[in-house]
Amino acid sequence: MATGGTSSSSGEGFLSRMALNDNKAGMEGLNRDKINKIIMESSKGSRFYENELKKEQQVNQRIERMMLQKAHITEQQLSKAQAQVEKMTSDLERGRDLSRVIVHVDMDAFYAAVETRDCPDLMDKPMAVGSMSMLSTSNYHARKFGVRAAMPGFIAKKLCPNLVIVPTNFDKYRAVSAEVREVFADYDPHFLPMSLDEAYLDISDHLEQRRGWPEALRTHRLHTNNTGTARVEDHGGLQETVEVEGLSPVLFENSPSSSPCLQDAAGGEVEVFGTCAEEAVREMRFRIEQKTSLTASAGERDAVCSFILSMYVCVCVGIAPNMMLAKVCSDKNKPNGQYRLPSNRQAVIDFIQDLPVRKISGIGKVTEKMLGALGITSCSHLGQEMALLALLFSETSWHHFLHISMGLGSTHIERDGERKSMSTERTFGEMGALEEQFSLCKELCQDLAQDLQKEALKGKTVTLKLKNVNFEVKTRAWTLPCAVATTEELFAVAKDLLKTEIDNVSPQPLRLRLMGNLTLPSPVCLNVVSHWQENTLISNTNTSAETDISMSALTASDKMTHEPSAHASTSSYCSTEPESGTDSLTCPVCFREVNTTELTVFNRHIDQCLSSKLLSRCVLDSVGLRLDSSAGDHTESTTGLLLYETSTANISLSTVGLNPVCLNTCPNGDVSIHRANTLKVSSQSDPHVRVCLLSPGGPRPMTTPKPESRDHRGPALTCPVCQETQDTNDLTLFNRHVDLCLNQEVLHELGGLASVDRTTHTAPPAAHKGPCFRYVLFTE
DNA sequence: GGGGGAAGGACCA
DNA sequence: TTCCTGGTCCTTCCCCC
Repeated sequence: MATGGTSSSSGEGFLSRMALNDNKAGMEGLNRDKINKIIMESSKGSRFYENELKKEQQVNQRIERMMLQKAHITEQQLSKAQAQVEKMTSDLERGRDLSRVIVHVDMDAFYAAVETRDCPDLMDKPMAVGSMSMLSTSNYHARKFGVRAAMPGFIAKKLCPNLVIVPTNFDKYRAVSAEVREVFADYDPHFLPMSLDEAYLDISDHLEQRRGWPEALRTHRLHTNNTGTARVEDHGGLQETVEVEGLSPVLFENSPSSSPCLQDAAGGEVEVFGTCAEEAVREMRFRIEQKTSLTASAGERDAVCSFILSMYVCVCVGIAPNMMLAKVCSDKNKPNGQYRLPSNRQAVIDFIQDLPVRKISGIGKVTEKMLGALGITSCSHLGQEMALLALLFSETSWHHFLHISMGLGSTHIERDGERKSMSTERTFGEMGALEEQFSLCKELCQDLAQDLQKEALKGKTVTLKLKNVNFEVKTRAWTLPCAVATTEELFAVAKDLLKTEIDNVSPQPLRLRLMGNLTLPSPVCLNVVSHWQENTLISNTNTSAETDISMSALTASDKMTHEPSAHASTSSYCSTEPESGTDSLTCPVCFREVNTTELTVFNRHIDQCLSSKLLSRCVLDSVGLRLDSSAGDHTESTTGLLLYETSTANISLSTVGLNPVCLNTCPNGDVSIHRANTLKVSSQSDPHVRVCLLSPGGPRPMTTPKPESRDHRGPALTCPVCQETQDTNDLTLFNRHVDLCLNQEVLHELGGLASVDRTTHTAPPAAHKGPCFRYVLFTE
């Protein structure tokens, strides 16, 4: 076990966390010792190095604590944990899903390839994209010197003095990435992009269709010469042949167009691809090569340019039954190759056996080191030591380890997940002047406000991130009662947080090298951010229950132009604060007075109101449920949705077999659970309380359920809105899904309302007695 | 003791 | 001379009910 500040096990005399990570294509067989020596010599004594040393010591202390804990584990504890692990293993085994064909695509050295396309002179030079401070990627010539992504440029220059560093140009990379994504969409329209150069696809459905395709649909024309040489005519009309063999270690052997070509009727070369997964992927890679090559087909050196790009964009693909394995597989035949792991249990187990834990996405240098201290380096070790891991690590962690050791991963690619946070940060030279710091803080707030407005988001928690000149990072957060988005609102919080930090180190100056600003958006589901028109927050005596909702759904751009400047003062964090003297607020959904001035409470009321209103209006209508008017009776749908309309009722949940957690009620109904499984419904004010019970997993789903692709840890849940079986049995997740679905429903419905004028925000209909509100409903 | 916020950190591309 | 940026998730600590 390593206990000191340096890697005592290796005896190399340097920080192991700073050593070269040569786990990258094109970096095999490097002289690690020599490279590490240069890295250490360049870093030693620097503030960065000192900070890394501190971090390494912290990890070592963590390991020491873990080993101490391990020493106290009894046989009894171990056997109990073993039983728990075995039970979970068999549960997981039962739920193993090998039916999907998941593909992970990774384009190696992507930025470098695009830059080489635009400047062919770089083709035979070691080059990297980034700056003297940090590199984003490097080409294969540079990797031979130990130069890789996430390495500072000045160190890279020491490793490779002839290195050419090209500044990043994300617009260019985005353009090429968009072309690649068009190809992805043909194989899986719901593919999941992870970054500009990486994506997951589920090609199961494509393969099913593909089996019935005629050959013509699987035939693609060859556009460029990919045989090993490129011929190009220069301006003078002299034909020169560019020999490319030996220019790059990437090249030809795994090229997707390496199989024999046929000729079509017009005499052009074509390639016919088969119907299996490997062939579909080979075709996809072929099309990416062809398509990205064409992007360079302008100007005098088009053939060379397109040729270079097709050579340098190395499309590495992994094909496996789940995302975790596909990711590992894409790394298998790098660069520019593909690897398929067969969809059978034994193949998966064999594959995982000797796999180093570090190859798994999610296991980084710290986890690797901690596992290493326990003698665990491969996935099979992981499986053997699960009982111990269950005692030493958190539940989340050891569950993750168990999944890995069994070769399990997600089989459902979820796109468009809800955004959790948004941030912006900047690194700079040492900054100690207060004026500068506050000015930068404001700038960051401006940037963040713009980003938030682009996505029509708001956030409730504002975080200030600071890194001082010693690389120590601090975050300071403040949660507001309501969501904010404007520069002024963000700055009002951020400047206070910054001031506190400045005061804390006073009279010393706060010497910064990074400042960042981050905000956590409020939940998307049915969340209402209220931009009150002036004088609309009035004490309202009208409590009549209006049935229609009068709202104007503003678009993102509408919203930006209607920010309420009156409230955006630095003395007020929140633009929706009620006016003084107001002791109640009027709900814009039910138009009843809510006896609170607490915006959190009020928002919760609105959420509930919308939820129930929508459930009765949108959902029940859309799923064709009838409402039984006789009190106490219920209507059962085939979806597992059960509806009661009653003033008072005691419903035995055991009789109807429902989970009491999944329930929604009308806001004025009082619902309580009696004696574990009896639901009591009553209301003082409303004679028709509607109770909507969402049953986990409809007994008779209306739609054909999707193939079972989830872990078997409980019954499947069917969303009553979209009717789709959800890949979770976690009720929180499920509820979030239902909320999102409902949100879409209401927006859809609002969008279809003829009376809603999105541009002029006309007054509500004359019959409407309630106050006039404007709303922004957050989607996406 | 549980829930939730704050702070820090691991990990990823 | 010089070690990023933006995002997610997890853990730990602490306070409050």
